[in-house]
Amino acid sequence: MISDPNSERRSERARRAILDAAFDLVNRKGFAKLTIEAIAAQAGVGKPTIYRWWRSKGAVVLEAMREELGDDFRFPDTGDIAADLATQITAVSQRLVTGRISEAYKGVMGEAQNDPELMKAFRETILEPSIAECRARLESAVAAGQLRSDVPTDVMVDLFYAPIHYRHFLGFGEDAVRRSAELVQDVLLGLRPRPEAE
Amino acid sequence: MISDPNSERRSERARRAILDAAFDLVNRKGFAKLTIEAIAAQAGVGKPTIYRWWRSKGAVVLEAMREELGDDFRFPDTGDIAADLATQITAVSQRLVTGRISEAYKGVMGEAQNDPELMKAFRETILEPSIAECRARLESAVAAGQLRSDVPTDVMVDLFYAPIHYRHFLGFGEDAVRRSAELVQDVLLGLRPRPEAE
Amino acid sequence: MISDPNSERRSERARRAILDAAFDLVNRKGFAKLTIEAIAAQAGVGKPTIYRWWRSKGAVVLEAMREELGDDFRFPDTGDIAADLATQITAVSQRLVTGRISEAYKGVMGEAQNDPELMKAFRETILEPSIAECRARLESAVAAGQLRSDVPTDVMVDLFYAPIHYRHFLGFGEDAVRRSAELVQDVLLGLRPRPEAE
Amino acid sequence: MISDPNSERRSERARRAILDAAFDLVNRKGFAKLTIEAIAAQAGVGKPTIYRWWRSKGAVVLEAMREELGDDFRFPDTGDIAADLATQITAVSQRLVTGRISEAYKGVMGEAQNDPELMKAFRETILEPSIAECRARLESAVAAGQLRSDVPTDVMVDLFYAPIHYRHFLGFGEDAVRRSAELVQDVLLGLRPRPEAE
DNA sequence: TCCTAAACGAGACGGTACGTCTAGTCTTGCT
DNA sequence: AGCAAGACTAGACGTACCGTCTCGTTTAGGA
Repeated sequence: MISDPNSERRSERARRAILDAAFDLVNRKGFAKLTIEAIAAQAGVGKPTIYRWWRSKGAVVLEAMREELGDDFRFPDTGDIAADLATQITAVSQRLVTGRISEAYKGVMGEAQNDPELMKAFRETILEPSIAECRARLESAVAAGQLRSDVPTDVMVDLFYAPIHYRHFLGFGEDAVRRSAELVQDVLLGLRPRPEAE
Repeated sequence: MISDPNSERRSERARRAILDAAFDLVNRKGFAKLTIEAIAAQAGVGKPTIYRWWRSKGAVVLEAMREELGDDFRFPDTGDIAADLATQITAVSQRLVTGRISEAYKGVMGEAQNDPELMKAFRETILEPSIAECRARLESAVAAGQLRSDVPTDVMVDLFYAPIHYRHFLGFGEDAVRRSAELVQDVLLGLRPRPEAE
Repeated sequence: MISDPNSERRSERARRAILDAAFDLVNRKGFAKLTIEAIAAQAGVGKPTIYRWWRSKGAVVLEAMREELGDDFRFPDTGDIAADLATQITAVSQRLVTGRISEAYKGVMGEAQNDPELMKAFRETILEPSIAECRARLESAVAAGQLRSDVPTDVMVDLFYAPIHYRHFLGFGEDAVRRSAELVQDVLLGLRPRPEAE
Repeated sequence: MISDPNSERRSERARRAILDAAFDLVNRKGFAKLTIEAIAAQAGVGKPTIYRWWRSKGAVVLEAMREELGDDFRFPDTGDIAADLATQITAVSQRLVTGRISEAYKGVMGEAQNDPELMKAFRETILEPSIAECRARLESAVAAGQLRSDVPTDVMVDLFYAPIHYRHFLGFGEDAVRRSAELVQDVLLGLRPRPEAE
């Protein structure tokens, strides 16, 4: 009769040690060579303690990444949507390819391709909040007449974010990913309000 | 004096049996639960025969996928670049989300995130030929005055293909992936020649 | 910090299952066809559990044999050394050629020829206790004037036990081994006190 | 319809290379780590050539040993049976524990414990010729009145040879084996003709 | 002297078992 | 009671050899 461990008895010390160990190891060894045993050993924790609170190493790393990332998905708003998009995409590309998060991200996303639950968790905790921020900014740009109003903002989000993730996942290399922000301008051209659409 | 086994002695029978078994198993069990032992067993082949010719299960599945795909990456050419892009993106989305290849593709790409050699092999055998075809078509559209000449065609390829892969890899669901062709038109708007840019 | 598994945490259930399976299999399949995998499978135990506690299949079988043998190496003492030796050698020959132990013994001794550690373990746990018992009996026979006092008792032990093992190891066949007890009398003749050694 | 390879077509070059390689390897690596593949590689020979002419690595090593030994099992005959036995046992002990043959012998005998065919071959090619020589010498000693005539000579052979093999196979160490010749005298005492047994 | 059948070298093959690694579960004190 | 520790069952890993089976290529005897 194993109750689920919804307890407040949970040890914060253990939780922190596990996330720190996971994050350290994924950066030093790479996601593929990361093992739950190694996390437990480095965290000074028993394996069951990990399994009690997480489903898989992907879930641990996802949470570690989330904490490392902070919960600030703020989108800049200078009034100039083109500049703000460039700023944001540049920031994201730096996170993905050079930042502390990059190894963990690559690992989690690879794993998530074959683990729907992990994908769901990723979307809920990271992707969707970030998309929501972007949409809000795009809405305000539409309202300001800087973007077409006949294209749904969630489609616009896809168009702006797609190239950077595409290049990242399909192995285009760090330079290409970093230069993704340049593409924003070409996409924007198609999303500007039609000059004199009669 | 251990030579690599580059021999003409290789058994075509074994090769076929392995690729067939791998492809069957990846579809029935999923990539994550696929094991080299199971491939060997189903193919009626010894494990060393697999390790002799492939580095990992990812490499086997990649090759199986490649064979299943055929080597035809032809891009349609009706003269109307918008229609051709829509046709092609639709075809790709069907391959990725509903086709025989979809499970294998997801598995290989997930694996490749953490296996640079596999990523390299994927790019060389599948991605780059397909990109080359697309670029050739775009060049002819540029020449025909249907597209801007001041945006490199390889950047255009990225813009057109990015949304579909972005939605696929970030878990947007089958419907979203399938509707990616619709985005082509919005991207195209930004890539049309400037009306009469003075 | 990998400690050797010297723990009291060891599962007695697993230990018994492994020894029982090993003993059963060595008798049914023969030592040469015995595998650690088969022992693990029949014992319902993981292979690492075996490797954690034993160095080789020889070591497992040695321990199984030891347990089967019991730790009673008692030597009979009726006061008549000739009779006692005959009794004991007969008993040993029955153990070696017809007893439950015979297959295991042959296997372990064959293996031990090429595995000094196994040989050492065999000598310490089985051979030396048994020799010690024999020597003690011979000492008392010397004291009783039934044997020469100028031949070291450990040499006598060798002389009495040698023929049976010699015949066993050099493949003289079951009958010859069983009749080894008869040779005791001829050896004894040389070890009786000299009649009129002046 | 596979004919056995009873041919005179056999390559003497290959045979020699195999036996030499086997003998070299068994001495350098030990019998346990000897493999047929390694023999084939070192001999510059295909594996099937070995399997065509021998059943197992034990059989190869046995033959290599036999050749190394030469076919001279002569027993010395000075007229003094005690001296001759001591000479012979000393010679055998040197062969077993220090000679070129020792590693091969230990390996073959260990293997033979679990391989009756190998044991049979060993007995026929090495043991029995050697025993026959010894018996012949003992017969002449009996005829000369140096040994009792009421003990069968094959039993005597066992008594003389047993200690050395016993010590060798049961791991008594090189010194003990080498000193086995000393025991001959004690055994002899029991086999001398009874002074005047009325 | 050539022919031809075999033995030969080479090495890929289907297999088996190896010994290791990691997963995920269960057990045993300790705090 | 939850924890650390770690032994447990389970099973895949990648490797080493096994013994068999083609392949051409010598090579040696009989025609």
